[in-house]
Order: sequence, then structure tokens, then C-alpha cells
Amino acid sequence: MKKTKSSIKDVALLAGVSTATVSHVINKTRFVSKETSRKVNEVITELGYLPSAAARGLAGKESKIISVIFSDISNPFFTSVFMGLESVLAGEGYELILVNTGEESENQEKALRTMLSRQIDGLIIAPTGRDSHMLNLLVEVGIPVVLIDREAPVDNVFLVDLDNEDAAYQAITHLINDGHQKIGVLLGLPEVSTTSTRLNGYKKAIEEHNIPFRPEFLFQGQSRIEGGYQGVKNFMNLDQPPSAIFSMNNVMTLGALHVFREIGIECPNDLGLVGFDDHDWGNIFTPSLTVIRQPTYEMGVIAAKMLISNTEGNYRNHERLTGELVIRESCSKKCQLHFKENISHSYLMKSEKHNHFNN
Amino acid sequence: MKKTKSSIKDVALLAGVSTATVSHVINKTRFVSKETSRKVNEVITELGYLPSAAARGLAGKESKIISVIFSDISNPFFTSVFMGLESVLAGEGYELILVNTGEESENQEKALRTMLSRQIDGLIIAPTGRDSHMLNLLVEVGIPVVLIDREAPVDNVFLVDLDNEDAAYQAITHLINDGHQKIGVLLGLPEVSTTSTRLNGYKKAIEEHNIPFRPEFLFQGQSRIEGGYQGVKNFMNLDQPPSAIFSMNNVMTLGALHVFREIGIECPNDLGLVGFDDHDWGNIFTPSLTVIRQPTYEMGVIAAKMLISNTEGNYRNHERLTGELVIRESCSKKCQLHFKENISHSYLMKSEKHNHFNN
DNA sequence: AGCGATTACGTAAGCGTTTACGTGCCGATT
DNA sequence: AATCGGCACGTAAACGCTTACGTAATCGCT
Repeated sequence: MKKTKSSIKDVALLAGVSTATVSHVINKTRFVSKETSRKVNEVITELGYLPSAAARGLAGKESKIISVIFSDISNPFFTSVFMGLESVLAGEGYELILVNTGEESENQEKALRTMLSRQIDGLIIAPTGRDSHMLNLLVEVGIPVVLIDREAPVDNVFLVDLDNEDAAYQAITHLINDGHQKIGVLLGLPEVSTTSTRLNGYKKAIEEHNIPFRPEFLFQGQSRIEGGYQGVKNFMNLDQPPSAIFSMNNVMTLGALHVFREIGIECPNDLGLVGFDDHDWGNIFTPSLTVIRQPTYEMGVIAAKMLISNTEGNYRNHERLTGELVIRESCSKKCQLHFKENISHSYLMKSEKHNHFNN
Repeated sequence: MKKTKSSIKDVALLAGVSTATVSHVINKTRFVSKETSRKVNEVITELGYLPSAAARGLAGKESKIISVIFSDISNPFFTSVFMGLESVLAGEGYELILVNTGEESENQEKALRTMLSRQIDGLIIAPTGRDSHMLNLLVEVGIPVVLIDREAPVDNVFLVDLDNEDAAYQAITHLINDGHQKIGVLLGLPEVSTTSTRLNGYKKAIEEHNIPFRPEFLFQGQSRIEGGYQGVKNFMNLDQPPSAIFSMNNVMTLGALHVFREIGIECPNDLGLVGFDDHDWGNIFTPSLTVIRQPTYEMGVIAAKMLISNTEGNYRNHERLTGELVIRESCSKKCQLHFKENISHSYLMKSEKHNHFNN
């Protein structure tokens, strides 16, 4: 019952061939006659032989490890991206090391450093912080890197992100068309690129409609549930509170909803809301949420393909997807009515099916 | 600008010592004089030297990799556990390889096989399927394994789980005390251990109250959002539909809620609901959800500590935590009223704070 | 028959560590 | 002066693969 770990030598010995041949059989890296190849495979299964990944990494160049560095894995956005990544990478024999930075660039640097000591075959990262010494180092050593969701000041990397300016522009324009003139914004972290691009979309939209920019309508807090919570509370204490809120991400939206319930804000009548990122429960919440939906799973798929097909060059080094404004009830009274009218009895099976039941 | 990767030899050469000394300086594995040690470290930072993890894995015994195998990373339960794991493991210098099996035991076996070829230092797994050949192999080779959330027929492993029978018992008893006699159950996957233990709790509770067991009140579907959806639909087509639903997990609860909204079931009046696992939005939903809350983050922490402190033996090989019944509105009219009365204006800051704002 | 090409495989160096031994040195002890 | 125990460190094998070369055998061609 003792499973003594067997090495390539044992296999070679038992099969009556050299280790080179065994290696070549396993990797199909040069021709081996039908007969020997059969024999080798036989011995392999007989011994239950498994090549040591460490030795392979040392001798060869590939580690078959890809590192994924996210800022918050509890955010559905990232888990969905992760599943997209995995769907293509697992098939190619890669293992994924997942690191959660918690949006701390110190953690990120530390993680990147250890990634450098593992011979990772690639890195997929949603970078936090402004500048990253380690990230630059990684690309210098020649490790393929794809930034996802966010930009960073590095050259020679792939990037897959959303047209954030457009997405925010869509959202704000919609709010304006619904009659909102005073729109408060729950900002993301200042050091994250999407915060500024989304803000640009906001500015562009209000400018186009000759709405004056009001700094007090921008709330910069933690990019967490408490941030959204505090933000909305702040807005409501203003002399002239906004009539609608644009939340720049998932979790802050949740924080905002907490305030709604707590102090009895009736949405959308008292206060409209448009969020960034859809939720599983976005369409069954009361009110159902108007959001910008990102093709998260697809982003993962694309990022993964970019990474491994860098030789084939099927992808440009920048893929920019576009967000979809999903209009439901939370933005305005008008939409609320319209949404209710249009719920057929199988609404779950229609457009929403796409949302939940795939991937 | 070319970062030529430097090895331990380069360091040794430049520092004027042997590679053995360098190794010992790095690992603090034998005494080295203050002076040489300083010199070595100086050279190390000068060269930007990083030890190769692959070589270390080959020569030494530790890989500093721990493998985490979950069935569904999009389930908040698992992401929370993951964060618990990471919180202790990252500090100890471990990297985590995350694999998503999607509840397919074939995927699990494949993943375990590759884990065997990597010299992983430990495995944390929520096993899927009934029996696992690979899992047995892993423990035979001496890799420490901790099962989390679910049991499996393997010896010599750690286990951290919930007292599922008790949790289900609590939930059902509460429903019964609220006046429900006909309670439908959305079952989890039959091959997952928690399904049967939770079912036992259900049976025990109804038996104690002399409520007859009705097979038609058990729905066995996919353990996904569609499963909950289908289940509730089925129940409602019964001649005598249940007056309350007990959902055995997170995602099926979501499916149930979809039906509620779709066909206009008013919860809890038309149909009560108790779910397993809390949600971020559980207390702001309409109705707010009565659920069994699991100490997910803590489960991760404990599992991680079990794994690395197996020498110290601070932990038994089985830690069973207990679930907490969080009573809100969805279970019954009575609770609904009670819940509304007790919402102070700072309810978010009270008990709920514990829920969302920690970890 | 002689020669090159082809086929199928073996030899052994090398990847970058760890670690069991071994060694030289020095002050103290007899 | 010979011996001895610490001290501080070096030597080199071993870990399990990959892969650049090398080679023996066979075949086709002139």
C-alpha cells in the first residue's frame, strides 16, 4: 500500500529505454516507434508515474502556472472573470494561482515578487495602485502580462477592459433624459484607472446637457460597502441633495441600498440609482436595479486567450469591450412603470436568462 | 536594462562564499557570521536575486503551494472561505492554486491528479462526488488534506464543517413554530454529504412535531439557480402546495426568489422561506431573508490553521461549527412584523455590521 | 560496393537549489 | 606539544526532468 513515488528513471528502466525516450513519449516531442511508445505508456500507468512539475520547471522553461492577481475576490465581478479565465486555461493544462490584494498595493508588490520566483508562464492582473515597480520588472523578464479591467503605466502588456467612459456616459445620459439634473457620484478609488475614465463619461454627459458641474456631488470614500453607505448619507445631508445616484461599482451600490432601507428612501421616487456591474439579484430586487452590465466572463475568456495565443497573434494587445445599460426600475419613475409593464410571466427565461443561466 | 536572471551561484561568487552559505543565509538554517551574512544580503539585493521556486521544490521538500479545490467559486460561500484561508496562509508564505470543479467529479479527479505532480504542501477541498480515488491517493502519499464543508469517505484527513443537522433542525423548528406544517425542501446534490445531513435535521424536526413526512415536499434538482426555480414551480403545482420553503443553499434560494417575483408570490404571506447561507443583501431584500448563517470566513481560517499546524497539533482532526439562525422577514408574517418593529434607524450599524463589515 | 539519408533512440550535461559531510582554524585544556 | 571541541564555512551529490548531440542500423541510389 505504500506508494513510493517513481521517477522517470524507474519508468525508463522498466520499459528498457532511456529517460530521453520516456520524456519524448510523454511530451510527444519527437518521434517514437509505435511499439516502444506503447510499452512506455504501459509502464507509466503500471507505476502510476506522474512527472514532477518542479523538475519540469527547472529543466524546461514552462511551469504551466499562471498567476491571477485580483483586488477583491468577494466581488462577483472578479469571480466571474476568474471563471472565464479558467474555462480556457484549464483546458490548456494551466494551473491558476489566485492572489487577493485587498486593493493594497503593498500586497500586490509582494505577490508579484513571489511570482517572479515561481517561473510563471503568465500573469493576469487587475492592478491596484498607481505605479508598480514589480510589474515593470515582470514584463522586463519577458513574462506575458495582461491587465484586466484597469490600466497601468506599463508597456508591452495586453489589456482587456471596458469602454468605461462610454458606459458612464450612457448611464448618466439616461438619467438626464429621465429628468435628473442633480446626479451624485459614488467614486471608486482614486488610484484606479476606471475611476477617472468613468468620471470623464459623467462629465461629458452633463456638459453636453449644460448641467453645471458640482464638486459636492462627487463622493470619494472607501470603495467598499461602507463607502457607498457613507456617500449616500453625505449626499442626503446636502442642502440640495441629488435626485439620482451613479455608483461606480458593485459593492458601493450595495452600501447605497442599505441607506435606502435604513432611512426609508424610496427608490426611484426619492432618489434614482444606476449602478456599475449587474448583480445576480439585480432584477428581483425591489426596486430592480438599473445597471451597466459588463461582459465579465467574456473578459476573462479574452484575457486568457490573449495570454496563450501570443505567438499566433490573433489578438491585438488591447481589447476594449462595451458595457450595456440594463434599464430596470431603480433609475426613474418612468422606467419603473415601463419595467413593470414589460415583465411577461416568463421574464426570467427571456433576456435575463442570458444573465444568469449561461456561463 | 536587461535583467539577466541571477542564480545562487552568482550570489555566492560575488559575495565570495559558497552556495551553501548563501542558501543558509537565506533560509536561516545554520549559523552564519554577522559579517558574511550582511555581505550576502547586500549582494542579493544588488543583483535582485530571487531563489527559484522550482529548484527549491526539486531539492527540498516544500513547494509552498497549497491547493484549494472548490465546486463553485461564484458562490459567496466559497469566496468567503477562500478569503479566510488566504488570511492565514499568505502570511506563512504559501501560494494558493484555486481550482473550480463546477461540481463535476471528473474535473475534481483531474485536478487532484495534477496536484499530485506538483509537490503541493497541502490540500483544502470541498469534495464533490461520492468517492474519490485520487483523494485517497493524495493522503497515502502523505499530503495533508482538510475537507471543508463536506465529508468524504477518506481516512486521515482533517475536517471542518457545520453541524448541518442542527442547523436544518433549527430552521425547520422555527418554521413549525411559526405555524408552518407543510414545508417544501429544495435539496442539494444527492452526492454531497450536506444534503443528507440537512435532510436529517428536517426529518428530525417534523417528526418531533408529529408532522407526517411527505416525499412530494422534497425537490431534487440541479443545485443551481435553475434548481431552486424549478423546485418552487413544482411545489406550486402540487394539489397541496407547501406553505414554506427550506432552501438548502445560496443559489437555489436565489432561484426561488425569482419564481416569487415572476408569478407574484408574496413572501412570507403566500409562502415562507428560509435559506441556507446568508447573502450580502439578505437584510435589505424585500422581504429580508431568514437564513442559516455559516461562519464561512472562520471556517477558512480554521482549515488553514489545521493544515499548517499539524505538527503542533493544536487542532483536533475535526472541527464542527454551528450555524446561526438569522430571523428576518421571509419566514412568516409574525417574524415580518417583529423585524419591522425592531429596525432602529441605525440597524445597519448594529448586528448587521458584524455581517458585512468585518472580514 | 560504397555512400548519404533516414529512422529510432541513447548519452549526458545542465537547470538552481538543499543538505549530509567534511575541513581548516583557533583557543583552551592537559 | 599534542589533543580537542567549537566555530564558520566549503564540497559535491542529489533532486527529476529536458534537450543538444551523437550513434547504430537500415534503406535507396548510383
